[in-house]
Amino acid sequence: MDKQTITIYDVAREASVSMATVSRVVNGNPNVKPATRKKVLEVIDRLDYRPNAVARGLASKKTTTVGVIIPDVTNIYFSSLARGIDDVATMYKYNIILANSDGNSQKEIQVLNTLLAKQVDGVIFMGHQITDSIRTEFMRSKTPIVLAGSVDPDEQIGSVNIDYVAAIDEATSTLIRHGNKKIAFVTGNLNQPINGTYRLKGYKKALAKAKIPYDPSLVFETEYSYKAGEAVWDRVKAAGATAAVIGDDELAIGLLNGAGDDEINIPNDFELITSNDSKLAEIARPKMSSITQPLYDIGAVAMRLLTKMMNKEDIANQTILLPYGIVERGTTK
Amino acid sequence: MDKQTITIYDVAREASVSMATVSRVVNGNPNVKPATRKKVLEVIDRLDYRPNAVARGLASKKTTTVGVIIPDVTNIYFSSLARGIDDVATMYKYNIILANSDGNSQKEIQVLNTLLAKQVDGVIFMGHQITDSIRTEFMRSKTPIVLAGSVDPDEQIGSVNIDYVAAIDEATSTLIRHGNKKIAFVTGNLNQPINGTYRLKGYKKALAKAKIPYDPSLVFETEYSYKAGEAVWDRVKAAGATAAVIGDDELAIGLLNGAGDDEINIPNDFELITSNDSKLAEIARPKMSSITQPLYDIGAVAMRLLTKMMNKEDIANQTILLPYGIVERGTTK
DNA sequence: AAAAGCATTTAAAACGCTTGCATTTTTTTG
DNA sequence: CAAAAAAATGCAAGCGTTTTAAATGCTTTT
Repeated sequence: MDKQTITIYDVAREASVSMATVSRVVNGNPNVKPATRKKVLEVIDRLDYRPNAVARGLASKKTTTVGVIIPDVTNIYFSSLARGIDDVATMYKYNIILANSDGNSQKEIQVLNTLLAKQVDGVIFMGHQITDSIRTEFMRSKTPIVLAGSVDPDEQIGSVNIDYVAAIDEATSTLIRHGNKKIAFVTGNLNQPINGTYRLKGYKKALAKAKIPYDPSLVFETEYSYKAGEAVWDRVKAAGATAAVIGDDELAIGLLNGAGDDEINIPNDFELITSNDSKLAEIARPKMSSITQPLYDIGAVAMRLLTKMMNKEDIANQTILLPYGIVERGTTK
Repeated sequence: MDKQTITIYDVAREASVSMATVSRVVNGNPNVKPATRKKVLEVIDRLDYRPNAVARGLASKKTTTVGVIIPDVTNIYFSSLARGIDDVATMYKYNIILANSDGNSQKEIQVLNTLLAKQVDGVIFMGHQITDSIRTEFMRSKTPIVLAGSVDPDEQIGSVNIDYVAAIDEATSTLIRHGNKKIAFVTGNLNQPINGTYRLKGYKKALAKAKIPYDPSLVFETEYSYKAGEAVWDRVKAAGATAAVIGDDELAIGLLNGAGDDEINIPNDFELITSNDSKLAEIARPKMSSITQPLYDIGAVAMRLLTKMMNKEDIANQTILLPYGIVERGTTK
């Protein structure tokens, strides 16, 4: 009553050829006489044979599976990247093992290790920061790794991002051009390079160009969540800001609604620009002005880069920056 | 220069025991003398040995991975389920292979087959409907399968859902109680049982109880998307409806914004209740009244059910209905 | 008609681990 | 203390493929 499986051996017997030949036709190896191929194919069809990918993986040392470490699938920013990853993975005949890490360094390491144990051919990592411990794990393994939407200041690891410095600079400058002097910068943990290093730098750069002194009390560090956005509004208001550049869409929509519920007229009394242009930006009322980034493509390009690495092709540049833009919608004048 | 891997054999040699013993300690088999266990563990640690999960899978016929077929990770409804799935999968030491199907029957079958080829120990299927072709594939395989947030009218396959009939009945009744006579029912493809069979039945039931005649022109069939929601507003308005029950949150928020952009006062001039109570419901302005469903738990329970099946435990009831509720927020009076 | 050259095909050795069974060692028992 | 029972360990046969070296057929040459 056991699941009785058809193996390559059964096919070989029925077709009166050797396993090797069956293996060749299954793998599309051209060194097979057309007549033989046809015969084998017929048997495969008749027996409904499906090659066992695990055995294949053991013999060939390739699993056609890549690991994807993601902070949280539920976050639209990351799930958009994930979709791009999966689509090109599928295109190249790979499957993805998806693992949520909650951005927790402990879990990331643990998950990475189980992925490596499962012999994934490569891994795509999304995370808020590359801690030393995870970097050590990366380096220790020979398995190709690329970062998607996640920066590594050292640029030791392949990665796909946008130019966060320039993007935030441009967003901030837009707000300045609209006449704002006191612009809040609201984002996630400043210990994370994307915030503390890149985005903050862009923010300061824009201020400097406009000769506006940098005021640390206008920098708000909070978590990426809707609730946090609502909560931070009072502080932003208290600081006297007339506009804000925000590092995350959920956070931004929280702040936007917080302000709205506080009877603030947006954009007339307060302007804001968010960072990711996810679905949320258009769902909000008013629709949010935003830095635009090709989320899907970041994932797609990261996966494409990974395929090249897995294929041992040499790659010109493993630190890829995709173009960004700015859309002005209802939250800017 | 090849990735030189440490195998169980190396460990056995270094610890001067047999492979079998090493295998036993790795798998926590109790039939090992503590002293031996300690010795082996030390060598494992020293050599930094990591068991090869592929070889393990081949030998044991268990891969500790499950396949998850999802229409689109980018959809908050499904990604919420996925998160629940992954969390309990992790809890039970499984990993998930996540594959997007776009709800396309062709792709579903194709993906299911590659998952089976990869010898997953089970699969969780999310989809808008169980077509005959996919059901055939399900039945053909001995691999346990459970549906999450997806109905199969035949109840042949394990599944976890809420009682959609009762939920929509209650939502519609709420609107009726508020004095509405012309209530639109806006949802996805009516060929899908969840819409055409369950939800529609609930809608009709509520009308019947209130002795309101069923009017097919108040039923709107569209796709689950924000744009579709915006687009359908004009039709809903033209039909003279004063309220709507909506089958999907993105769709609902689209309709809500469509009405809002049309200067309709919600909830005074138009009421609506949506179905999934995802993050979007609270993000919308006004916040949306909704059927509440434990999205995360649906995924979690589905995965738990699957672990039982994979474990060959017998299960009392494989068609599980989780409790739902109704929250009234800003889109109802 | 034998030799050469190719195109096909086969045999069998991995791949790294689990597991049933046999064997050895240790503990218990009378 | 010997015998019986229990515990620990080792042996070796798989698991279902891929892959390399070797063998076999066919054609073509000469």
